[in-house]
Amino acid sequence: MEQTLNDSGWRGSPDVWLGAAYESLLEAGVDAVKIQPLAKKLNLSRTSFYWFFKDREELLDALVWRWREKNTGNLVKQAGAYAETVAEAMLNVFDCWLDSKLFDSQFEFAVRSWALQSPEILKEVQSADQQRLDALSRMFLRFGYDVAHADVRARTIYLVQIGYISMQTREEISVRMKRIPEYVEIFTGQVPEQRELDRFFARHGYTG
Amino acid sequence: MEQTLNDSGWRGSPDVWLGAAYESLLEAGVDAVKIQPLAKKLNLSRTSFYWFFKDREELLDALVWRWREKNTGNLVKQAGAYAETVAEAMLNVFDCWLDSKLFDSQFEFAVRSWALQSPEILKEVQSADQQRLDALSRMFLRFGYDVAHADVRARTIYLVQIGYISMQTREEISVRMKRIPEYVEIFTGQVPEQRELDRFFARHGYTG
DNA sequence: TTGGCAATGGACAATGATGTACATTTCTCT
DNA sequence: AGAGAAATGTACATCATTGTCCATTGCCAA
Repeated sequence: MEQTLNDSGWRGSPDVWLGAAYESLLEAGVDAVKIQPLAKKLNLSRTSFYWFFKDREELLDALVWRWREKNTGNLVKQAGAYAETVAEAMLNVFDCWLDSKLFDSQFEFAVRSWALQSPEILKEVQSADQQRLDALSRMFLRFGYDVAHADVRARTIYLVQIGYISMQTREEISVRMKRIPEYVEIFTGQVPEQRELDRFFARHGYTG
Repeated sequence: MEQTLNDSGWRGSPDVWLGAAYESLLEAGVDAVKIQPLAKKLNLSRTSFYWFFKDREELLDALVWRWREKNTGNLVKQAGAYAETVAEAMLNVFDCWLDSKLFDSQFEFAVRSWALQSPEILKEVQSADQQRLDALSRMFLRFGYDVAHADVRARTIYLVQIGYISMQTREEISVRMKRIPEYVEIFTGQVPEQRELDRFFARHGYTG
């Protein structure tokens, strides 16, 4: 059987195992991240795993680390990006929901589901929520909303996305794009300029 | 050890096992719904289980049945309830989010997480989403919104709640109540009357 | 009070997962 | 080429879970 080798000429590596773990987590949840099945998937002996990780715990820790680094960072960054109007700022945030390089929705859902059976993960998720909500709230404050309104609007925009993720919908990009102007209106209370929308559509390769 | 007996004088029954399964599902997800642990929890022999259910599958089916019956029905009903204004209609829907007799949020989250590892459950969840979104959309149509606006607003209100559920937040009721007027404004685009809010607060035993 | 059904639980076999010990292979560097 | 480190694999002991078989217990009604 053909084997994919990594840089060092060996078949296994921490990354290979972590990659397989990531895939299993997304496909079937944390309870599917088991060493025996992963070994089968990788065509490796089950026990080779222990060369790279102390035990299953350590693998799961690495998984959380990967999630923490990716999703929260980019969202906070997009919320803080330069914008002339609040509508434009909103669209910067929407970039995350439409670009899997910025935010991995399936990963997000898998981790949130994992939180159901692990108090440690629940803490991680709640800390992430707080950081993200704070970043969004600051965004509205920058555009002159008062604290109470900024808080609720930040919450609304964030909750909608978390809700969307939890629905696990796979929609055509065009279907989602059609709703974008409406969402901007609901979230900011004002209609976005056409040129703002055009710029947004353009950077996502969508020709409305 | 003290044993709780049911009507027929026996300790076990389908309902006793289903109840234990429900609790485990909410606390730790579907992978925690295992016969051996449930037996331990109930102080019953593991094998007694097979008197009431063919196998684990049948128990899980019963769990889904319970969820399907409860959550979707009440939400559809509340969305269709009589209201003079759109703000009042919205508050009728909010009843679900604040009254666990109408909508079981923890149950909802557990089932959605379960969908990650089971295509059958995913289908169930997506069918429920569709029914609920349709009901909410009809609500906005009743108050004169056009189809496109009704659709996005229905989606927004539903997504916010699903997102809220996914955040697994346990907040003081007063904290949530403070945000209610803002939400109504965001979702309907108009400020709710004070008397509408008062009626809502009153029926949830909240004295603002 | 006794016969029969409902319910319980012990024993068993099978499976799949975990982690350790140790021997073996494969790559790298000198 | 050979030494040594890196990685792999076999064998083993253990544990949790599943479902079946069967003996036993408790309840009710004739």
